[in-house]
Amino acid sequence: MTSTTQTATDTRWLDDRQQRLWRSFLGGSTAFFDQLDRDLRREHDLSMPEYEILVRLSEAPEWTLRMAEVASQVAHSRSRITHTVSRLERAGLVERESCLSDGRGVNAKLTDAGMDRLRDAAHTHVGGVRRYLMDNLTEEEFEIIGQAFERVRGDLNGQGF
Amino acid sequence: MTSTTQTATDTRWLDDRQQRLWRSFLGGSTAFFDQLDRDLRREHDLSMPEYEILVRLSEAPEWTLRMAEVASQVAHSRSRITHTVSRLERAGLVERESCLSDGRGVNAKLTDAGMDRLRDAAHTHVGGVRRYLMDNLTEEEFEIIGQAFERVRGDLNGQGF
DNA sequence: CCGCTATAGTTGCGGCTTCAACCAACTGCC
DNA sequence: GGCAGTTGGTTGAAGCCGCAACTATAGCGG
Repeated sequence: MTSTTQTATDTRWLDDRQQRLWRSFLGGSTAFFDQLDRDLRREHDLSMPEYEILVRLSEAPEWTLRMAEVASQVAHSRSRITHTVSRLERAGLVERESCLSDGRGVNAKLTDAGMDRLRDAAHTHVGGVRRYLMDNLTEEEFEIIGQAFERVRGDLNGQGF
Repeated sequence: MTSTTQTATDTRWLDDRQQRLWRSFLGGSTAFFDQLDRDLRREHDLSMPEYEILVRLSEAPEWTLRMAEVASQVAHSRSRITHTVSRLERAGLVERESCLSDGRGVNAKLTDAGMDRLRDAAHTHVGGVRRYLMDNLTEEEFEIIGQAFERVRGDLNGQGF
């Protein structure tokens, strides 16, 4: 036990192998997410964050969700959701309505136009996720990656926040 | 063979399990990268992209790299590198000098102040990568993730365009 | 019922990124 | 040697995001 003691300020640096792996993940995921976003913008005039919000709304009863609920589902700040929903509203894809049960609350509701746009964009998006990501992974790898980041997210939401 | 035929415009949707895994990865990596960025800004007044550039320069001979080389190493657009290096230059962490062997070229060079800042920030950054990511993963998982995204990146740089 | 604190959401500003347009220098080819 | 196309890099505008400050409502204890 004695030799493994570390003070809080010591840093466990990465060895060469870990460096390579970390940078591969960083570079690969960066390139991947950028590409998804570009495709969506070019073909459907939607950003990834905008698309994600439309997806969550489309799955909710009445196509409606509280702002805070949207925020927590897509893992974005409340402020960001406000900004993004405002843009979507300006584009006519989403509507805001005040929440009956809570005077502070605001509901975001998908419009028909929003649903139409989402249906189109989904082809591009899912196609990209498959081509760029899943088609380069085995089933097992994909499973491992999903499970791993589930833990990462749980950890950050738990003690992290 | 007959029943598996697909036209180019058909979309292979994700089943429920794939959806869950994909969203876990998306949400987890989003939360993770956001946290890394926040930590760096709060404690060292550096963004992740800025930090990444400092790292690459610090590893180059003469602490110097061509702009395009920086861009390709960190997987960012040239324009983005121009902007980010300009900010770093304004902060005195990097200097620009014109490239002797190619009249179009511009070298970015780390300054002593830049190296000092990088040394401080590295503790925060690596600590975050370990705590938020690696400590939640087994060795095998980390290896798999690194290798997988190496392929993803290669694929995007290759046939991508 | 009052006041205190916590929560929901918005706002404005400043910083970061993208895109398209642009200039300049290199390359190859006739 | 000069023109055509390519590559390296920058620029400015517009969009996107984070942060801190703010308003308003909810909930709770006295």
